[in-house]
Amino acid sequence: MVTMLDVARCAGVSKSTVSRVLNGKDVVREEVKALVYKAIEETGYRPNLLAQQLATKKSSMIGLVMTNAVYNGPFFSTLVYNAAKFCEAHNHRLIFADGKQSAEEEMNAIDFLVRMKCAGVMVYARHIPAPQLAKIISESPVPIMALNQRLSALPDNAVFIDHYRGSEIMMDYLQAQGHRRIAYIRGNMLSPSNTARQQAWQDKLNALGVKDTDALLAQGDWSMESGYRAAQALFAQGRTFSAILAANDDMALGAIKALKDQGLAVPEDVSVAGFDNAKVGRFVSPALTTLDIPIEHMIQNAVERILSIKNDPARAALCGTLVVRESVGQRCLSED
Amino acid sequence: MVTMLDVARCAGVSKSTVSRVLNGKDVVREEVKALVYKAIEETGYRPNLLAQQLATKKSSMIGLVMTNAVYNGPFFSTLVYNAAKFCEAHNHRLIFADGKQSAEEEMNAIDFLVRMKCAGVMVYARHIPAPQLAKIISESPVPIMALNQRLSALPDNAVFIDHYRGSEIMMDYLQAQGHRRIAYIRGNMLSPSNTARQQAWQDKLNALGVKDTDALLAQGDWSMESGYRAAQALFAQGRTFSAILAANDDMALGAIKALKDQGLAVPEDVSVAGFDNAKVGRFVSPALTTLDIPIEHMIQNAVERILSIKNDPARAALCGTLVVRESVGQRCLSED
DNA sequence: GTGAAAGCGCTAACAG
DNA sequence: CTGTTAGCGCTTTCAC
Repeated sequence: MVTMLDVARCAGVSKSTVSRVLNGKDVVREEVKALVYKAIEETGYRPNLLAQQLATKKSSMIGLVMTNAVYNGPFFSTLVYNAAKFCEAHNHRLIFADGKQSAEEEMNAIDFLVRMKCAGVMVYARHIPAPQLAKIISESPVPIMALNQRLSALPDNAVFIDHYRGSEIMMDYLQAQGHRRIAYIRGNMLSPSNTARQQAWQDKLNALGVKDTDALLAQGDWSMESGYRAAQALFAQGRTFSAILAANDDMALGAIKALKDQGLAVPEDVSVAGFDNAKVGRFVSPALTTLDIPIEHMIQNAVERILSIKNDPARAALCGTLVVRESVGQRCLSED
Repeated sequence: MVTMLDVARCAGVSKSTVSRVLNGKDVVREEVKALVYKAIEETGYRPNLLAQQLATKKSSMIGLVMTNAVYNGPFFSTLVYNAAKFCEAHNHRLIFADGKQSAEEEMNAIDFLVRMKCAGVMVYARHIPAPQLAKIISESPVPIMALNQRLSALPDNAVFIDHYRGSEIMMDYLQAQGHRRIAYIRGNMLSPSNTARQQAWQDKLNALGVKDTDALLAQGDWSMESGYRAAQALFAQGRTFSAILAANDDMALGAIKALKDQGLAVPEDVSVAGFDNAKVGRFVSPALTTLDIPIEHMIQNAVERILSIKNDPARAALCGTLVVRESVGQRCLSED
């Protein structure tokens, strides 16, 4: 392991001088500079970032905690992709810790990142209850941003998308196509995204005067497989709906498959819609009608807030935009 | 920032004692231990990992470099998921650096990870040429494993899958179903996966005596969109094939869409197959016939090799297993 | 301009 | 069992 001292000796100068030419802060004579560069070359020296960060007390890393339950689905890659992109755009590195399957492990992951002296941490929490997360954030020496959830106690430490409004948009569209009895396949509990979407569905149905909404609700866990089974469960209770809204595209895809296996046509017999605007939605038949979620914008916000680059004054949450494709059809009223 | 010294003072002991109770290595009197724990509690002390790693010269991080071109597709999430899993299984953390779009950036990412003193680094290289990567690896102070590529110069620093053999398996299957003129949609250049798969396709076609194979080759870039366009390009030259083999599932999905848009039925008119065993393949219609790739095993190997946990003596590469679903159909010889 | 020395927060001998 | 003393590799005053 060649250190700065080795370089200094090799160049016949002091450690500080090497440090200076490396950081370009102070002025160093050109010929000495050359000497140092030559020594660096010869020794194959590479600065130790741990030591550097310890000495400067500043870090160029931003941490991301994500539960592996989220690893599937388009959300994950889009999120990581954008997180890395915006970090690097501001000369930071994304470092990633697995939140695994429990609140405790999520907290360990946060702790690791904080103790690694990250400049900030983004947390896509799946298990830590919001109040506890708020507590962790408020006690943290570095900025922590909660992703995709509201934090009423700490509104500035959370970036989120208005999933309630997004779901309303989708419900409005479905209704505009003539659908009234709309089934809903929910995601996992603990998910703020699902909670909001489901609530909007419920409220819309209530407003429409649809009764027995329980019979229109099925449980999924975000996976395609679960969407498939949820749709089957819906049949089991008799098909009393003309459309299915799934809490994400993966489950919508699963539901469509179940419908087809049942000999039903989409959207002729049953319409299906999802959320996320997964890439694959364009390439399946029928192409999936969905809601595009502005993840990129959310992440950008989180990163820039961590680095105090902008304190987005308008805290207006985005809600996504409707992507109309083929999986939702018109339903004539005479069908009633 | 509360340090170990603060804790020591608060507990009325020395720094080393605090260090001892924290690391549990040496023996400390129970009552002193209690004192220290109390002080830690009171001060809210959290050990600084940078300092710790600097002092011990050992790290519990394993780095992963991945180019963001790979971010899409099932490969990415599966790979990251498993990398994190196996790292944590051996008490290490996965840290991730973006290789972005060029060889230089990939090298920077490796450099960052090495200088962060990771215990080892895994590189899914997209741009660094193999010889150069081998050079980097051989000069590195920490173990570096190349993912998904052969390194003839450094066979022990690469884990890979036998994509040639995998492609052969798929071609054999296609032929067994009666297909002879099989088109191929290739992935990006620079990809060892594609190179091997394409070569097997070429060789099998040659062995079959199929001439003008150029007319059966279309260029994609791994994305669904590109698969769509590639299939269109194939038509443009006249449809002289009965099956399309795509270098991954995403492109296969795109191709199927293009076929359908052209009024063609899959697999009745044209059969389609891919590679990767993407989750969605089960849920589309027709369900996609594909090759399941043992990514998990590959990553496990990489991680365990980095940690010298096992030096897998049998360096036999896995090649994946065929997953027969619906997108490939029988072709009767009379069609000739 | 450049070097010496102190210090970042921690661990690891070495005494006692 | 516990405190003292050196470092780990780098940055950063402060003199010269």
